Amino acid sequence: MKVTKEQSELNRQALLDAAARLFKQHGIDGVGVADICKAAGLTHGALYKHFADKQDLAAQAFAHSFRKGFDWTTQAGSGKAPTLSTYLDQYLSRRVRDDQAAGCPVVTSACDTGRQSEAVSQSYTAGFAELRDGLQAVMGDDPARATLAVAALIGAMALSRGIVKTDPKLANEVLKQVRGEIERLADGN
Amino acid sequence: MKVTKEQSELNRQALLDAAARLFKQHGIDGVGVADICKAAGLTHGALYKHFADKQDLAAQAFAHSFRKGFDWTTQAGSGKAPTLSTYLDQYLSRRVRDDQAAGCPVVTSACDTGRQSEAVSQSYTAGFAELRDGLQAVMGDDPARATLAVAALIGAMALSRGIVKTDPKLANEVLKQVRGEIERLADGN
DNA sequence: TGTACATCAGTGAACGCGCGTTCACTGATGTAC
DNA sequence: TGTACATCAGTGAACGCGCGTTCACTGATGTAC
Repeated sequence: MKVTKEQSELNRQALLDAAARLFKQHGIDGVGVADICKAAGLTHGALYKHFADKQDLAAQAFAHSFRKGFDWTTQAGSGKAPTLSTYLDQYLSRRVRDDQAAGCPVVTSACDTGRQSEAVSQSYTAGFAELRDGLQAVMGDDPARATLAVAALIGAMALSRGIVKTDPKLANEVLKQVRGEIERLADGN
Repeated sequence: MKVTKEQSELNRQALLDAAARLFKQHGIDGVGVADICKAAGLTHGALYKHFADKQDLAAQAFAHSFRKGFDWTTQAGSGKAPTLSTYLDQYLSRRVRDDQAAGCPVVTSACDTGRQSEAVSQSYTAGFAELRDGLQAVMGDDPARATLAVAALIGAMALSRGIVKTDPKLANEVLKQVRGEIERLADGN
């Protein structure tokens, strides 16, 4: 049956949210369109009224995700201007490590992006620039240092996730060590 | 037809090599068993004489890959003791960025590992420790700094790969900036 | 405002395709005598 | 060393399953009069 324009738009957003979350968690090839539609409270056929195909959904979901990435960053600071600690608390937390769906897409989907289309790459590039600028503002206005920090956040999270099943202590240690080193870098200025 | 034990073992190694390469390039879900067997010069049925199933192949291919990871690192130094430059030349090169199959698995498969089995995680953890120890030896014997360096290498490569389709200049800049920062860190000691 | 009708978001059965996996078979290898 | 036979790595047709996608249909919505 037909639904109102408003409801249709809500459904579209629900599809994007569900897709973004599930793609972050399992990768694009790791999740089926039926799962995404189910998570959005629809049946699989409905997807094709909003998106051309799965690849189109993926591109738009990533864009949607990256667009909200920076919001995600600052929202924990609850309105106040973020500090370096705001970032580190979020980006190097065990909670985010243990729940991939919760993380910032610039970090969680970093590795997946290289295998995706140019549309995804464009959204990712914008997301990266925003995160780097945010970090640059709270750690001494040095572009190269901010880039290093973003890279370290991405790498630390990937490392910790890869290690945690085998050696949870070492996985926590990695997060702590990288946090300490980034703080030292920012202070050193 | 039956083949000699030696040939059978060569075929097994060929399967592991092909799987490691293709999994790094496209992810586990992104490549079929038929492709892997074809790349190894066999038909798909042969795979099941060596491995229980695709998951088993993946676990052993990752282990195989990580085991060879450190060799890969030092081999460019052609026998000599590696320096920091040896590492940076390899790990932050455009060549490796543009050919995922060429890279060190500790970097290239960092993000994939979190989604894999415990067996894969174990191999990965060993690979990480080896790389971290290698870097620690050439940058002032500071464990936390070496961990930061590994994280930065992983993140820089993921970033650069994600960005390169959209903004090749920025992608190169990321590699250069991270290289510069790691060198500054090592000198600063 | 009320009525008649076109629209179209959503449904769910159905389709085809490619995947991982199985299995009867092959024939060279390796072994027992 | 020669012979007869069991072994088993590799082949390739076949299978079933799940996936992405299509499509005839539904019925509430939105619109024209």
